[in-house]
Amino acid sequence: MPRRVDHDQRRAEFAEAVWRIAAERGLEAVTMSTVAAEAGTSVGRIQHYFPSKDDLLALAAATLRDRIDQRVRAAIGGSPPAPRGPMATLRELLLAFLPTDEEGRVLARVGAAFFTHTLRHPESAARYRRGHELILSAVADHLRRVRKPSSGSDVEREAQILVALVQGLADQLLLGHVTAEEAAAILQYQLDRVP
Amino acid sequence: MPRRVDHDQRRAEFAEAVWRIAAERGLEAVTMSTVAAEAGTSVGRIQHYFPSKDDLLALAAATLRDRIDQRVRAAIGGSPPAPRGPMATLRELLLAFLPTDEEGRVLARVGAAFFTHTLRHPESAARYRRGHELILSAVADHLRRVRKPSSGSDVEREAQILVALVQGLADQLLLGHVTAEEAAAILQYQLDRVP
DNA sequence: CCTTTCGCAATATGATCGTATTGTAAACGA
DNA sequence: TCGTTTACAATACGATCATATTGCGAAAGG
Repeated sequence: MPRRVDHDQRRAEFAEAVWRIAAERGLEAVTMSTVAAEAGTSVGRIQHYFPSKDDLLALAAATLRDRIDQRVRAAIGGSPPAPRGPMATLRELLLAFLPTDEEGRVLARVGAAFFTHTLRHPESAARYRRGHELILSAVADHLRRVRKPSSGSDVEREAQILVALVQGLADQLLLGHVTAEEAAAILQYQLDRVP
Repeated sequence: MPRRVDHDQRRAEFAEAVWRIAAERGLEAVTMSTVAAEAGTSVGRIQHYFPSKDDLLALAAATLRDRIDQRVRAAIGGSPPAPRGPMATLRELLLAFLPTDEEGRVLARVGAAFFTHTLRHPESAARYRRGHELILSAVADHLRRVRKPSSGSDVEREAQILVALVQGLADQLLLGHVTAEEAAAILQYQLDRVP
């Protein structure tokens, strides 16, 4: 045999190439040859690690979910171990879904690319459903630490509003309808009346 | 010459066929032959009315903007000439953006299909930007009739929140993350605290 | 009437797609 | 060392894409 190779790592490399193309030129520009060119190798090598293009796209989609998860976790955990107040943490959690930095923009563009694809594949929509529920419950948990007790507000509804608001703002950011600063200010306005 | 034909009407027919395919199977399923099959004619006939596929897609995209405009106008104007209160009108205006009925779902699915396309064509994004501003000012106008005067609330911010919220809810509806009733209830919750 | 022009269909063309097949160098087990 | 297995490259293949070309019946104008 030739040198043994870490298959998972190789697969991840190709998934990365898919990402770069999908973010810049959309999913429709993701072909075997463009991925091979982006990864600097041959189509045959991709075929050696993925039985079909669909498997390659499936890994790229799974990577998307992982990356979003990491981004959210980093926002909550706080890379500087600064223990902030619960309201600041909640704000960071919600800001993590806005494509304000380059990483966020890539995530959002790839997410948008997979959005319509998901509409026609309900079985893969189930995976995103789970992620959506996790997000909702995380926001609700943080909300509970923020709002004044005995306030008549419905935490679940507040969480649903905040999550939908952030997703709508993400779309507007991608389209350039608002700036990152405006989006953050809009979110802040809604957060200010939460209690 | 053979019988003279209304070119605009013919073009509209093909754009309709594009719509049906895009809504059911996505933009990537829109090809010259699928459109011809959907319209029940030949590829040659489409070519006779559109110099290229891009022109066909451009008309379909323009039709999207027109249809959204009509839908919003109908929601505000009220097909039953019932003169409702300003709050009911505002709610109808915002509900018009939610894909709760079949027409709305088609609009939203086609809109999603064109979304990523727009991300890579900034010159066409400008057209949607104008529509977004019109929506914002319409919501702000209706808000001004609803809120108590002398309230300290920022109407522009309120409008931005409501529009982003509705767009986020539209995404969630398409993905099946919420039902139409839940989305309406979430919107209502936010409307209830506007004054 | 008859020539021109429009409306449309059929087919040709070349590019590109995903995938299957084949070839080959490298390195391990026997 | 020799055959088998792994990692890849190269290329072949058939389908499908957008578009160009060609042909032809119908009808309006001279």
